[in-house]
Amino acid sequence: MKRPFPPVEDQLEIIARGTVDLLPLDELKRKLERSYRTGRPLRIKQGFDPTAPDIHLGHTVGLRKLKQFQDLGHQVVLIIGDYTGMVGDPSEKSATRPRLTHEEVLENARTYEHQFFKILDPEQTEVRYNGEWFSKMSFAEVMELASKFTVARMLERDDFARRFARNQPISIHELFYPLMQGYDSVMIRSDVEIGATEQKFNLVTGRDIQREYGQEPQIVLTLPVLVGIDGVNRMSKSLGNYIGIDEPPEEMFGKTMRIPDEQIYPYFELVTDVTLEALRDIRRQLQDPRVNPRDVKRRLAFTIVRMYHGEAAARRAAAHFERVVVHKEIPEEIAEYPVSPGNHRLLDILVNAGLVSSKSEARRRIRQGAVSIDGSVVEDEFCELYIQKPVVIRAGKRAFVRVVPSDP
RNA sequence: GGGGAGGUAGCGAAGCGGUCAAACGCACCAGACUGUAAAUCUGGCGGCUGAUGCCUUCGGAGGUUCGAAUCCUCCCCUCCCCA
Repeated sequence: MKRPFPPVEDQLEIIARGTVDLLPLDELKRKLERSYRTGRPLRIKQGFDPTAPDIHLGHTVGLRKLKQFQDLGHQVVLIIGDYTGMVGDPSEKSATRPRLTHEEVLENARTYEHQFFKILDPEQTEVRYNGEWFSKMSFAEVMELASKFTVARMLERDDFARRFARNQPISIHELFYPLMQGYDSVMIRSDVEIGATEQKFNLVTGRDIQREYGQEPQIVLTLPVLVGIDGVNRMSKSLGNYIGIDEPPEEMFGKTMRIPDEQIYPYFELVTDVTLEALRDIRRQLQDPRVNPRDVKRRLAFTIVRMYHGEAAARRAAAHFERVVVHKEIPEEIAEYPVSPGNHRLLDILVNAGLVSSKSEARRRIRQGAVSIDGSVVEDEFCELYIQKPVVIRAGKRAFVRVVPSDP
């Protein structure tokens, strides 16, 4: 943080790239100028609810923006919402979320930190749990915080308004969520808070809360919401349409290849670090009817895997995809499942080796022709296998196991 | 506090004494097709069970009945109107 900041105009250009809202712009300019003059970095905040233990590509949109701030010399403050997580952000939700216990939240939070530092520089990152202040708050202080906002303003928020109009329940504690998030900003003296566009209300509320507590309001920076691999909903763990940054390379590659073609460009733009020229080139290719979008998508998948697992893993993942998905061959590396030599029912092997979730499921797959042994499809759902040498069993697109005889 | 409407599988939503493991849609899984994907088509979608069948599910606990998601009682939860 000793190194000088780049000129304000240059900083602004980088900060503005890919953002949806950046407001108020003139206040940001003033903050940057002051920081430039005094040599004091801005404090850039983003909060995470540890409601699910995996950081996915959707989160990286914000994390990557934070990294850009770090590269400019600013200080990042990550808030782990161990308290707000117990409330559950009502944003974009049509219903009250189930509340997690504090233990569950802390458990999830622990898995976060190493994932953050796959993107961020730990030296310029401060990680804070908001339980640090909320657990000590007295009821009088809670009342004071609550007195600084009105019900009417809270109900302006479109998701609350919608739920209210549809006669769906809204619990009082949910109304506290924006207040708590704003209070976080007060406690860490945030200069800029970043979040997805759906966070805008919360971020703006933070400004008001800060002002109420006598602080200079933070700048609000919003980023586009990344669509999940279903191509429809925002990427989220609970919708199951996510690509986690801790996932194995093959998985990451395969999931990326499953996104709809229309999402190729947004993904390049939001979750990779390709240059602006490269982006332009990608856009051109996607419009060119002679170019197979699959190849562009393959490049995307490769780029993403390389970011989190390195070049070699990306190559392996690409080869694996080519082999297993395109050519429908057996993968090079297959998990082994040892059994005692002799007779075994196929159903038992499928279940015990973890290829399917239940025997009923195993029967279904066999009936539907999804199960094969060494490449030949099984038709008899009750067939028995005499295991004396290794055989490869496949039970659907992505489930393989090599059954090997082994002495007990 | 009073009156009314509701709580059904991951979600939405039918059913209102047997033919209900529960229509239909979405999501999901498998297969076909393909340029990866999407779209489309076919099948599946509680568990156990070698056709048969059995067991656990319709907010919770009891009860009536040969038989209950469907009727009764109490309890929990949500919404609306009135106060």
